[in-house]
Amino acid sequence: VGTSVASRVLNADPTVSVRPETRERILEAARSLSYTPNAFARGLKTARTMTLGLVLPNLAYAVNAEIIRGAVKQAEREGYVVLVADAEEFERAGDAYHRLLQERRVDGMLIASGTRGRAIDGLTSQPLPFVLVNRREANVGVSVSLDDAAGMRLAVEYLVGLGHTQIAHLGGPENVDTAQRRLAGFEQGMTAAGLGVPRSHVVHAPFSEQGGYDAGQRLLATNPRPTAIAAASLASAIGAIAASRTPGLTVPEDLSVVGFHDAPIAEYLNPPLTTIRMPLQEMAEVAIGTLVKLIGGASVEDMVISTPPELIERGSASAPT
Amino acid sequence: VGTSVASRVLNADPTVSVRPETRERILEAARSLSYTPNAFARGLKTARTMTLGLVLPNLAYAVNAEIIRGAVKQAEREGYVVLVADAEEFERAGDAYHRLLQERRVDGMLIASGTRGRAIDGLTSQPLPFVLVNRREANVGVSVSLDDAAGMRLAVEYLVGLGHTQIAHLGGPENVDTAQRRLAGFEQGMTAAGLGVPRSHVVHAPFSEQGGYDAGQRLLATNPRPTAIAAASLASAIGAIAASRTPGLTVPEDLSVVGFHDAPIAEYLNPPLTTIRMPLQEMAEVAIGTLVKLIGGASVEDMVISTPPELIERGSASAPT
DNA sequence: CTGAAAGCGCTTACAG
DNA sequence: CTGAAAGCGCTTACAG
Repeated sequence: VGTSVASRVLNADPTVSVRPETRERILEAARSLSYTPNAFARGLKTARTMTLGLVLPNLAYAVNAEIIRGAVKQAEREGYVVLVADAEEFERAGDAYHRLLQERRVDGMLIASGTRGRAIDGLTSQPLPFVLVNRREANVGVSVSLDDAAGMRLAVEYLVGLGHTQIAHLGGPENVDTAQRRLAGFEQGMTAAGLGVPRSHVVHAPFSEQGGYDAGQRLLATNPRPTAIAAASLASAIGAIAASRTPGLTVPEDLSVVGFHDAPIAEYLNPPLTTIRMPLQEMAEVAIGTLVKLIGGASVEDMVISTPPELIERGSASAPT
Repeated sequence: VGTSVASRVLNADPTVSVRPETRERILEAARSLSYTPNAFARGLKTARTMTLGLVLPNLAYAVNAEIIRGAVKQAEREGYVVLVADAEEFERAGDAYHRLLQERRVDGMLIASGTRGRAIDGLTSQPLPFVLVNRREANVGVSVSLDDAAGMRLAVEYLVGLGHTQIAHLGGPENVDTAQRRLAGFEQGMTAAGLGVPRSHVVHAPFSEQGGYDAGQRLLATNPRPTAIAAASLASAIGAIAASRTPGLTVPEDLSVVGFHDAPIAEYLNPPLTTIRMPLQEMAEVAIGTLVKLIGGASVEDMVISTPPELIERGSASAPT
């Protein structure tokens, strides 16, 4: 029972020709010893690690938890295992960065963090396949993202349909591309409705409760005060609602708020949060699929997940009174 | 410039003796070529992959996001990289399971999911070091966990201090060990205060908003109705508060609620949620440290993080009226 | 149809 | 002080 035939049989090499008898003996032996090939030895020989790297910004954002979940699931289906790195660490000293890229621990990378940092620089200067998830920018590799603009347009259309005309945008960080697209969607929606937007009704804030709270306060201090807010995240929508309580406003009677992205908690808030559900998990899965194709040598293109966003109507928006 | 001396110099082998001159030449060459050793080749030779596996249950729980965060951070400090697996997948077909364990992709495992499943079975039948995080059970390996009982006692003491006597426990799933310890802490606190607990005032529910909502409804239908609820999670506390709105109860006037674990969102809820902050990140870091020691051959013991839990007083609990 | 041999990129006794 | 050699566990032309 030569080791070479064994290897070929176990890997189902199509070019091998063995007697059914020999094959059976090999399979049986492998089974009884519960043989599993050593991944490192195999990786060394084949130069395929069957490992994917996933660089994530702050895991505290629910969005990222969804991405990691979808990525791990899909990677598994494709036969890959996933290594995670925290973007903060990754950017900083770059020790994990070295590990993943230079040490050849991965066949490719999925980047969910910003495109401006060292991660991308290192990547582009190297022949390692990578794809950006939930991130899109010209000339920095393949990206798989959501139709953020469509999602935000949906929010605006809904608010307009309710009768609002003073609609503000609680946007994300100015330099984050998803935030930019949501803002664009907001402007598209307002323009399509023939509505103007005073500059003071568009604010930028981190995707966090605190960020939403601070920005919400600014928005509510404007004159005229908006009767509705289309927020660029779930967390900032929650923060804005909290901000509205200080001046004694009630949601949705005095102020309608629509969030962006959905999570179980939205339904249990007071009031329950009306929000835009985006196909996040699908995005992560497609991103992994795209990365695997890229590794396989296929040429792939930027991709925007076309599954339409959905407005989940709950209690935080109503007709203006 | 022999490859062997080079290897020894670059790895700072203490037994090597080279002329400073040679050493300098090697270092310089490595630098200019930006040489990084291939992890797989090294792993194959040394039988150390410098990779740790992390098996997580549902990432949707914020608790797990904190664990993964702390784990990745600490692993990095110790020179390790981390591979994540979804517990659901892991338990089911066990394909990822094979990958991680049998293929020798990892030097050790951190298990944050239940101890009853296949994961543990496979682990104990194998010589691979592993430690359980936020999980504790007799005779299933080393575990690093929090003092859940102390945390829950703190919640009870606070409620008792406020003047409550009808305090209910919105517990976690009956078969989850963290939930069991929180329940024990609840009982200890009540006993210490000389308070009795009707059976109907202790309910079990999933650690989710929905679970808390359902269980909250049951609790509020009891007679006498509790004036306070000590919940075993943040999500279920939020669900319980939502449930209290249906019968028209107001928190905290009609019902005080204390959650377990803290997250930024708690502060922005209506009312802001009073909760017990537990040292989650520290737990994850210590768990990684423990695992690394175990891999190093040290004998380690179960560990309960002793950093005291903290009660974060916000607006969801007050004196009974 | 089957096996001996080379080699993936390292580390580490061992010999000069 | 330095280098040649073996070997980690695989896969894969190549020769019988």
